[in-house]
Parts: sequence; structure tokens; C-alpha cells
Amino acid sequence: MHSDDRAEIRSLRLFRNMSTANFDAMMHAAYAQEFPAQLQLVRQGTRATFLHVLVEGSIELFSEWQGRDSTMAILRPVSSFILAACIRDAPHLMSARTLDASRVVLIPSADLRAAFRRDADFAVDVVEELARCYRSMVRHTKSLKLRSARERLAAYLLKLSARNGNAAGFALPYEKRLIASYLGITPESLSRALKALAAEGVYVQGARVTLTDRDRLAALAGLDELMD
Amino acid sequence: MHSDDRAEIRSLRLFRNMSTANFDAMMHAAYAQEFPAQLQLVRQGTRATFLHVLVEGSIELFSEWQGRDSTMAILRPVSSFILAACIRDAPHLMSARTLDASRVVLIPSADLRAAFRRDADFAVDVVEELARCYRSMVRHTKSLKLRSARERLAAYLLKLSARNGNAAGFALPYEKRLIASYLGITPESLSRALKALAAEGVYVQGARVTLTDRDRLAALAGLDELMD
DNA sequence: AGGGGGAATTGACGCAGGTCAAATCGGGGG
DNA sequence: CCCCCGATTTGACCTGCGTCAATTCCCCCT
Repeated sequence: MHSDDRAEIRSLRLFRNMSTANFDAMMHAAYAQEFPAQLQLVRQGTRATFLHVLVEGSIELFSEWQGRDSTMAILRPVSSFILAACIRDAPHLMSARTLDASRVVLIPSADLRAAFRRDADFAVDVVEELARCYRSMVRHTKSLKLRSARERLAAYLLKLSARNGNAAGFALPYEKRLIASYLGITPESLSRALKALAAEGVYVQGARVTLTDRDRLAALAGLDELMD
Repeated sequence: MHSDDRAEIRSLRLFRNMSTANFDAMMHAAYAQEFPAQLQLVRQGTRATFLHVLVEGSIELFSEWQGRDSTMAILRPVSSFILAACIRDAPHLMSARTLDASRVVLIPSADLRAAFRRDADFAVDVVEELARCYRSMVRHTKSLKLRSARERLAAYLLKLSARNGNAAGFALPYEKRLIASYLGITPESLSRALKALAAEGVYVQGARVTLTDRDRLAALAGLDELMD
């Protein structure tokens, strides 16, 4: 593993406070792996054997059922994933695939569990990370149950804008069909919803989005700090 | 607080392994409170000041937005709730109200945080509890995104039956409008969906449900251990 | 520059589930 | 035992979103 990777991982909130001895022990059998785009690296239903840390690239968490599938989250570096399954030593509830070519560090889940049993500071950080994941899933669920597709889309566009320093114009960071799945709609519906938002000052050309009336869009989205 | 309450709380997975000294310290300022039915005890957006433990009665977790609201979870004794907000010392993402008259033990969240920083065994159990909550929310979200209303209802009925020792007949444990909201549909749709399930061997009279063909219903629900 | 192929868009149409309003049911209080 | 009121059901209708099937677009490859 590159020592860069190691340093980046060490600097994550999740690993920042653990003792060096403990970090070293946990990372002893860890290794980095490069994956091409569109490769499935976790299959739901299988047992969690590694905590994954995305160091470079991007990853989609999705779930499958009866031939349908749905995007549950989209991850960017540097972040860990499938922590909960590792902790509980339980089957994955979601699958994961790369979107772009990605580098992922794999930490054996047994070593992870050993580390947080041994190191109270680390356990605290694991708790915080899990609480963050939980709350993020609650927000996603709230959005699905309380908002219409158009409202979800409006809120999503505003989030993207915020991520780009509140720029009026920005590029959609993923394929539209992926965004659609994340928002819980079909690509066709996303396409039509984007068109419908022209009335609220949303202009789209390909992946390029321009928001000409943020306030109007925010009013439609019903932005809410407890959901977005 | 009744010593019964204290013993029940102590026996929860979440508190079972912590040291007695630590448990006593954490519970020092805790107190039990009785609430009548239909009383809101947590308002989303307010800051978490207490970990709640439901000892008797039942509680609904719900979220509100723009005058709409939706049931996120229904709790039965004995279980803790709003752990994540306490841990993160963050605003509640969900509100809580009693369904029936309930007894709830309130543990100051500062004492909780102090306890798990001091006691590694407790931290481990907090992690496990949070991981459980997270996974439960993932399942709920999967069901919303992947299944139709009818499929969700079928799965829910089978879960209720399982909870009653796989009895063919059982009573719905909550008002139908509550169940509808939990399933993410309107009461009218629930009523019609129940009627439609007669074709799959579901008979309903008031709150009384009888399943005459479990296999048929399970096939429709597409029961999945990664979702139900 | 041309061509191939997946992504996105568009159109036509259907349907699941929402909405609104009007019965009807059912359980608790007097 | 009757009444009352909220819960539930039913009906009529609507609409948001899905489905299916063409195009069209865009990008990459040669």
C-alpha cells in the first residue's frame, strides 16, 4: 500500500484519534486494491470480511431485489463504507460497485473489531461515524417519504450547487440514470422533471446545470436542515 | 424511578455489559416519567438532551415537513431511542409521540456520552446498538425504494404473523392509519390494498387478520432476509 | 471524419396510488 | 342501551410517475 494511502486513512475522522500502536496493528493485514470502473466489489447477502475505505475514485452503494435495483448512496473519497456490517459481523444489506476506476483499502473486519474493543478512543470515533451514517440514511428516507420526485430533485440540485460553493452553474457529477435511481425515480421521469423545473429557473444542457433563481427553487424544494 | 425499571434497563443489550459503577454514575440523574397517549415528547429540530428508554407503552417516531408527516418507526418496550442524536449532540431528525400511555426513562445525554467514553465495554455495545438501528433503517429504505405498496403490505403482514409465532390469525397491533403511514401510503390505499390481498389469502375483519395461504403471500411479498 | 453504442430524451399510454367527499363502522362515555 | 365522534371504508376521479418504444444525442474509437 502507498504510504500516501496510509496517511490519508489515518487522517480520517474515523481513525484520527486511535493510538498509533492500535492503528498499526489494525492495518497490519490491510491492503490497497485498484478496481476498474463498473466492477462490483461487494455483493449483498455475503458476509462482511473487510472494512472498505475509498481512497480514490467513486463508489455506488445499491440494493437489489427481484431483478430491480436502487442506488442507496454515492461515495466520494476519502470515506469508509460498510462499517455497520463489519461491526455486527453480519451479511451486507447493500452491494457496492465502482463508478470510476477506484483505489480501495481493505481492512480485515476481525482486525477492526479487535481494534475498537481494545481502544476506547477509536470506539468513540466508530460510534460517531455510525451515528453519522444512520442520520444520513434517516434524511434519505425522510426525503423519500415526505417529498415528491420534483421536490427531491430540486433539493438535490441545490445540494450540488452548495457543494460547488453555491455556484449558479455546475456539472452533474454522475450519469443521470444514477441520479434518478438515487432519487427513487426512473431516468425518464428525471428527464421530464428537469424540464419541468425550467419554470423554477433551472436550465440544463447535457450535464451542465444553471440555476437562475435559487430562492424560487429553494421554496419549491422546501429546503430543511433536518433533511438536506 | 421504580427499581423494576432500573433492572429492566440494566438488562438491555445496550447496558448489560457496562460496569456497575459506570451504570450507576450514568443513571444518577436519570428519572422515569409517565406520559399519556398521544403526547409528543420529542420535537424534531430540538437538541437531544436525553436518551430515552421506553419501559412500558408504545412510541411512534415520525418526521414532519411542510405540514405532512410520516411514521418512521414504531417502538415497543423495552428499547432505547434517539441514541444517534445523543451521541452526536445534534438536533433530532425525528419527532416522537406516545401511542398509548407510556413510561419512559430519561438519561441525560451528557451522562451517556461520559459513560461510553469511560467504559470500553459500553462503547462496544453502543456501537452494536447503533449498527442495528442503521441496518434497520436501511431495510426500511430498501423496502420503500424497491417494493410496491402491496408488496410492502404483504411483507408487513408476514412479519406480524411471525411476531405472533407464525399464527395464521392475529390482530393488527396499531391503528390502520399508523400502519399506512409507516408503509408510506395513505389510509385509503391501505384499505384497498388489504382488500386486494384477499386474492392471496388475506382476510380482514376490523383489526383481525387471517392468512390462509402463507406461501402465496410470501411469494407476492418476495420475502428477503436482507430486507425483512 | 465516420460510425457504433450506450445514455438521454421524447411521445403515447397505462396504472398505482393520491385526493376529496360521502357513507359506514365501532368503541367508549353517559 | 344509545349516542357521538373519530377511524375506516367506499366511490369517483385525478395525476404523478412508470413502462414501452422510438428517436436523438453524445462520446469514444478507429
